[in-house]
Amino acid sequence: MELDASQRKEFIILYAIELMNENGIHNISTKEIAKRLNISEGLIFKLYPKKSDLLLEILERFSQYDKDMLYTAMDKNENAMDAIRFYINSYLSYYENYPEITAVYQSYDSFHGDAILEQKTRSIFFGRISYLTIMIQKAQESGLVRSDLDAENVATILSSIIRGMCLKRRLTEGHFPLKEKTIEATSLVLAAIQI
Amino acid sequence: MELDASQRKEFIILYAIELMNENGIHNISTKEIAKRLNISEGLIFKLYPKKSDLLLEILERFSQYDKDMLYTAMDKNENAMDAIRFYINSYLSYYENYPEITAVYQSYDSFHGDAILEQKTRSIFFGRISYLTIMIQKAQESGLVRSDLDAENVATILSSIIRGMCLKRRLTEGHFPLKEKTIEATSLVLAAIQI
Amino acid sequence: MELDASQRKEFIILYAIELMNENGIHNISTKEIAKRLNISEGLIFKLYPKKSDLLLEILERFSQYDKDMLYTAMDKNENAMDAIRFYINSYLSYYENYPEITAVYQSYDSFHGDAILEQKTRSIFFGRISYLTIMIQKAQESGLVRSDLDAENVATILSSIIRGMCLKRRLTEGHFPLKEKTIEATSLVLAAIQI
Amino acid sequence: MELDASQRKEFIILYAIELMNENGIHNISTKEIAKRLNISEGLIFKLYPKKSDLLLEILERFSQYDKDMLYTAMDKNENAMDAIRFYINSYLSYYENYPEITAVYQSYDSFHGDAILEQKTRSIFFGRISYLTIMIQKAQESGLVRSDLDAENVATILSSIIRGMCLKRRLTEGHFPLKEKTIEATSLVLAAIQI
DNA sequence: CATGAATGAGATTTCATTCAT
DNA sequence: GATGAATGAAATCTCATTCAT
Repeated sequence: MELDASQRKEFIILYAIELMNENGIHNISTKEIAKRLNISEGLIFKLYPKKSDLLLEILERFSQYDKDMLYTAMDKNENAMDAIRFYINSYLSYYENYPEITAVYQSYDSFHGDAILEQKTRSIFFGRISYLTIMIQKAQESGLVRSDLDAENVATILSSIIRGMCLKRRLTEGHFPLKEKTIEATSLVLAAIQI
Repeated sequence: MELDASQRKEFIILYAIELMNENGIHNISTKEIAKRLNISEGLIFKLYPKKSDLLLEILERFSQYDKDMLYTAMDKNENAMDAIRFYINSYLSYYENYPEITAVYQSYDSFHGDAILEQKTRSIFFGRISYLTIMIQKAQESGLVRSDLDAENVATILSSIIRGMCLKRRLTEGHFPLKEKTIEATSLVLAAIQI
Repeated sequence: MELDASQRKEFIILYAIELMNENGIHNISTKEIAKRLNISEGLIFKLYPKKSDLLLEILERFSQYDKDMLYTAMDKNENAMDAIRFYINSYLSYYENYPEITAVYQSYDSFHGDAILEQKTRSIFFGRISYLTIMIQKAQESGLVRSDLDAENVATILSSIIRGMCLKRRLTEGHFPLKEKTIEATSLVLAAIQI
Repeated sequence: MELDASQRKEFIILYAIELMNENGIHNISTKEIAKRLNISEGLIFKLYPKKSDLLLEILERFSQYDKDMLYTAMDKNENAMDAIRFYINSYLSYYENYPEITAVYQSYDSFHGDAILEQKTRSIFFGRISYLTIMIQKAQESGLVRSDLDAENVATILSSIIRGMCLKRRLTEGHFPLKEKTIEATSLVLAAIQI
């Protein structure tokens, strides 16, 4: 491997996600990753002493924009509805450019059984929902959105739509205009909640 | 096990789903199932020669209402919107009474890699969407729903919401009023598409 | 393998002890045992799910006479000194006929680290000492042995001599008259404690 | 590590013994030693090209007093019995102050398999016995000890008692007055052999 | 001198699967 | 129909060791 040190761990994760995307999550064997990267299995375990450490980093990478997104949108003092649209748009662009990562999105349940991974999974899931919830509440306070609605439930709707559309894309093996259709769908919902 | 032969296969599936629910899909090992049912691994392989046969039957069971639902609703010549509500309601009752089955719902991606299982997964996913699509189209034809909307996309929205809410229930370990919140969510969408 | 069921586990233990004797305790690999018995590693793990289960059974086998000995000698209402001589004699005959087993005797420290094995080790060690202690106390009560001596310490002396002689035999690779020399040694001590 | 070069090898041995004491001999992995000393594994292999070189030095350290002891006692032209008592006393003081070292004493058998280590083990074991043997023979010649006794066997008794008591101390996790009880035990034997 | 990257061999363990009885 | 014996392949992980820098 002719990579510099800082890139090795990164590459392992990248290829692990690639494998996860191609063959399903239970097929990310260390042997396969090693073969693909043309390194030894030993090296993988040097860098990630437990396989679950590697899986954790996959989750980390899957959620790497989550915090940034939060701060970015919180800083801008823009219209809350626009912030929501920006958020949705932003993730969809990411997923369209890096569709493999959506494999992680569909595998939440597979991390079941390992306490740490499960916790991480939960924190990603609820983190995203709570971010959206806050935005929607802001919009409600600004009088842009109906105040009779349960903000968290609306957030869950939006989040579910994105995840569902990603699954559809996966099951059509890419023959699905993810961003277009998801924006269409979320726009419908956003229109419905506006006053 | 003091069961008659015809019930055994059934029970195997039931316990397999139970395990899948408890420990994640990658933990339904034949050994574990056998231990839980107090039968030999050999017997499992008598009844399901390949493990994928067993997984296929799990998928079968997960989708057992799908066809019935289709015929039921097609027979009744009722209002298309009511049919959709009936459909959603019906699944939610099922999932509330048998939450373990929703583990399957979250594991679509895990069947990736095996051609037959993958195909079954797809047919369930798209079968459900296409049923809903048809209902929505009917509603459009009846003038109940806005005809400018892409019926399939609306169907995907509804389907995604149900799946997303099921995931939320799972991640909250049951502390989530699945049916109530999902009806609330889908009602919002249904209201939005009505004329 | 053409053994009947009840013998298989037995044989695994036998060969494991053989290997332990030949190559040291850290060389009892499941692979080696399997090779020697001409069975698959899988089968070993069917019978002993954890390697430590196998090691535990080795310890069990090492101490299999301990309880019998206790009951045997307690039943006979003979002279306590004779009981002690019988005990020592008995073990030495066993070790002379099955010298491989003494490998276990020298490996107490190697079971350090695994809580269960460590506990078993302790219970064997102290069990033997406490049996001897009781005999010596009896002898003291009968006026056969000096009552100013710490019975447990005398027991430890006897036990240590046996273990030490077994080590000597091992290090001379068998060129050492174990029984003869040990009886000589313990007799010296027994003579010294008698009134 | 802020040590000068000449101390490094020393420290590696010290920590290796510490590990051996804590986790059993099979747990002195180079990785563990490196971690504990906060140095790289590479450095360990610079100083000890083979792991067995390191183990050999552990044995060396374990027996570092052996030769000194021999010369010291040979020089003094004192009473042979006193020399023996001095010898025993001296080792016990050492072991009481550095109980970790006794881990080595219990691991003789673990060096089995490697020719060089095995040889070293033997030479320590028999070296100690032969030193004691010589002392006892001297005592016999001086008419202090019964001449009908096999001097080497008496030496083996004394040696075994020391080793056995050290084991007892280890298995009681230190709650055992090693020196006191061992002196008590060896005194009994020494009294028994005296005329 | 010292590190950290890298490895290959081997250990333990899991798993789906076969087969004789 | 049911079991339990048995397996071989693969997965995770450990370990001593080498080597370029």
